[in-house]
Amino acid sequence: MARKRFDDSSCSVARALNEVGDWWSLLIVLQAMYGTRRFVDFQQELGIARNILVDRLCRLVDNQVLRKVDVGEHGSRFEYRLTDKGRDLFPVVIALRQWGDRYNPCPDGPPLDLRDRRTGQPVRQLEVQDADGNPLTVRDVFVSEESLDDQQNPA
Amino acid sequence: MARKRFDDSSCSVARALNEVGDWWSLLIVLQAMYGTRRFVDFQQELGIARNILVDRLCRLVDNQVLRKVDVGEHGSRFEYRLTDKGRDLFPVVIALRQWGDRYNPCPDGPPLDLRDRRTGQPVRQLEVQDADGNPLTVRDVFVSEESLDDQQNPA
DNA sequence: CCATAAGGTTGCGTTACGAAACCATATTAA
DNA sequence: TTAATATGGTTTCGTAACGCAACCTTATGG
Repeated sequence: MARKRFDDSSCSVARALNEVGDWWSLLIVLQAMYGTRRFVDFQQELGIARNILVDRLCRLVDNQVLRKVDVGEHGSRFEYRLTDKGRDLFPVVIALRQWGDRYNPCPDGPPLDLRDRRTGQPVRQLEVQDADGNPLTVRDVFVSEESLDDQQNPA
Repeated sequence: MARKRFDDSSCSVARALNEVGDWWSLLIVLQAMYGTRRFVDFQQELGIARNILVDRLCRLVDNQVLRKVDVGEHGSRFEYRLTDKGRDLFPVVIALRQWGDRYNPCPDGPPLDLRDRRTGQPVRQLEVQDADGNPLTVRDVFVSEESLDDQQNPA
């Protein structure tokens, strides 16, 4: 009856989804990338229930996506900051954003555009590339046979 | 009381997660990328409950990530195939896979390695790049102020 | 000494998920 | 012609997760 989990799945996508594959975790990470650090700010900016937020923050801390820092200043006591592991979700978030912008454009107003702080230029469209930098589609890739065997039963 | 949904959120990440942000959808898309097309095959390869699979396949079809094709051949009657929209989740899946491989390496055996069908070379590590192809981190980007305003309340 | 804020915890009702059983249609096998 | 089997579901039911609101505890501020 327990919700299926994939901790020990041989599929790295399944293992990744096990950590950030629920409704809220990636949005929390996204907010953290925007600079949000405090409990109340996550709660208000995301509109998430407090008990769920507690649960998600703990899990993200357990999984070392965030770390909880004790800052003993005026009422505000803790901050949740991205770790390197959390920051490395950047491509995942960007890939989702670009896909969302392309296929579910915002009904009102233009899509949020990310720009390079240094040059002011927009961020390039993410693409899967071969060793020489040429774009690859799903059909252009294959999986080496021996690793594919392990892959057939993620659950 | 209803699970929160983000259909009309101004955040494209939230809208994307609304379509593929649950435990199963991305894994179904991944299986489809491996070539799986039939109901029973999804069911057996993923180990997903049948009623949940029905629900997810319908939602993915509704969202035009998959399309349901009637192939009237021996018992097997329908196929679920990726649309262009579905195939364009490739970077998302690859980003998740690379993140999973990096931070949660498979306990037994090497990570599944994807290779370019043409050259046999491994797929390059995904990265967010500026207009000139230089890598960008979270700290290197900013959001134009006007679009950021809409972004603050995804829920 | 009271108000306010941060960061939770608890209780409760609703919804989603998972497992197994059941079902309808179509093909094959005897 | 009947039985077995496969596909693609639907139904039932128990458990787990979610959402909301109320409450609690430990600061700080006035």
